[in-house]
Amino acid sequence: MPEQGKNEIPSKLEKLWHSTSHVMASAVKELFPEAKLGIGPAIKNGFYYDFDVKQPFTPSDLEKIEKKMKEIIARNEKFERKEISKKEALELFKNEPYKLELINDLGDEKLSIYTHGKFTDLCKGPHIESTGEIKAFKLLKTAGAYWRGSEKRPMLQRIYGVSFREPKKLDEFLKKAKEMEERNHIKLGKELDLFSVHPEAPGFPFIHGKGMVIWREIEKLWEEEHRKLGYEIVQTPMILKKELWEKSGHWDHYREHMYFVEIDGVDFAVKPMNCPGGILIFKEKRHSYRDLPIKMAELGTVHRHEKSGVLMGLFRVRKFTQDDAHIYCTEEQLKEQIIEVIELTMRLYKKFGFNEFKIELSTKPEKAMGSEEVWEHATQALRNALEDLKLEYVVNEGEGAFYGPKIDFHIMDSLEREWQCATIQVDFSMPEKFDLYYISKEDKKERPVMVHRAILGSFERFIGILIEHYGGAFPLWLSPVQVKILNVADRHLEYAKKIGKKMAKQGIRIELDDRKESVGKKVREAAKQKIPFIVVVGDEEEKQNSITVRDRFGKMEKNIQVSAFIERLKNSIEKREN
RNA sequence: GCCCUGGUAGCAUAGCGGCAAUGCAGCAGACUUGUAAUCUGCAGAUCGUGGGUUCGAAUCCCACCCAGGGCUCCA
Repeated sequence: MPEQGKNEIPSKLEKLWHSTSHVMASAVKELFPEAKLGIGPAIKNGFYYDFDVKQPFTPSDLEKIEKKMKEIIARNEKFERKEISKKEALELFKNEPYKLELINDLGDEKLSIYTHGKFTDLCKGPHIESTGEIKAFKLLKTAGAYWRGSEKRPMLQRIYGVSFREPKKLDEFLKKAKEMEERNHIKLGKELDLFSVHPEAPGFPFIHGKGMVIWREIEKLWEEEHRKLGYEIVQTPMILKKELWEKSGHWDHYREHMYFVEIDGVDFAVKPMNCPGGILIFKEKRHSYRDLPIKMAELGTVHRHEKSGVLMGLFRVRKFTQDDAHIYCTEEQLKEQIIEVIELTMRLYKKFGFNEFKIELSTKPEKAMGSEEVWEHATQALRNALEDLKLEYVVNEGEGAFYGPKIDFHIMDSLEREWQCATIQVDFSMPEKFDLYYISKEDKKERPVMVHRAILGSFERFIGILIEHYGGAFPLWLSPVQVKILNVADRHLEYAKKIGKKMAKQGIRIELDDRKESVGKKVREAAKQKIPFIVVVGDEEEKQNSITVRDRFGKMEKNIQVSAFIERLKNSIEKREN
């Protein structure tokens, strides 16, 4: 199912989708007259409509609704707009409690209604001319959804659907949805033996050997890039005393997401964030202005209690490892530090074939700490950094954290889905709370600016994104198994082992399939594992002291020299080619 | 947390009141194989957990656990 993100709706289809939702509502009303109407907007990938019904819709209900909708479309009913007063609206929708609530919330201005056939809905429009414009549609799924998204309000039954002006487009849409299903990281994670989840630890995934290969490769790249920029890499404890969390403010504001333990009658908390620990390292010494900026990175494993219903594979978990770093610098250094982080972010993303980003700058919210002036300066530094780099970005006014402005990065994967990963946040709060300072040129105590930043976000989630982005076919440098060696018959086993050893010695990750199975079967299984190269050795290769290589796309190269092949692989791995 | 759907052998599924089934994987044997499934046989399951209804429950009911899809992209 294409992801329901908060993207803009393709404007060409918005009207059609919205109108289809009206058609669906009219079909539901015909079939279930007692259903009360919620709302029915167009969304990123289609539309939905919420209904209050006694019995949730079943799949066979959806079929009936689809059938009814086809009749309505065949009748080619016109959509007609009419403006009415609030009083008229209240009368017209007197049996629709949710509509009444909306009407009352909309103030005293004129309201508009749309009618097709016998069905009328409160709606600002616009709509298509008539129902016949809907050439293809499908109801996709049902789901419970709270009225106005509030857990305190009634749970309505939502039906999602999609529609198009050409039947061909619907086929394409369904094909893409299937492709996404195929790439689902939970499915691939199981098939490729990358990770697993167990009832014994809900929300805490187990990373298998093959998954850890990917993890470690990312970690190596991450460390290299950070060392180059002069980051020090630290590690802070997993469990820290409750007092620390009281001081940091997490106790007041984040408690319900934290895990606690009592040891010898003393309360400890499992860290949900790395910053307080990092700050203790900063405070260990006096710092001169000459030491700044101080850049401290940590692959910090954090635990956060998430509601059971939101957990999902590697995407939403209760334990994850952040590629965290904290930068302590002066206000003057802020801009160049931000530029450095942005450049690092883009450099890292490109290694994984993410070449398109969306950048968002979030500014001061209503409830915020720190003076107007400090905010202005920091926000300007972020803005200038983006502009110096000639990057396009959107501004989310008032969407920043209470403790400072931030920049977020969204990456676009191979299926054009967006993922928020990197975040760069200025923090005025922590330096205050922990009384951080450095000694200035004038021998005075000064507050440093603190920047929190994560680039990949969480290793778990990032690996999940990579699995879907590559569809499990990782580039050579990330592949858990880079070469699978197959011997044709038993008599080639010794030679196969010799070749394998030679490759392994050079750091190539190999596996040998020495089962007494047909070559066809061994190839099939290696191919299903999406292994980049399959090496086959038989009589011919042994005679020539060579190998035959088949790549992931089925391209075969006969009788090539082992050493030449190893060189080629090493070259690609070193460059981390995509 | 709430709503919906689901949980049957290592994996994928069928069965939906009356003997738990099929494919893959596993094991044993035969075949010694040349680029996406060689053949035969064997073994493997307290049907998520606990309770209830029934002569009889994988199947119906209740509770719980776990997973997946959703839970203001506002008339």
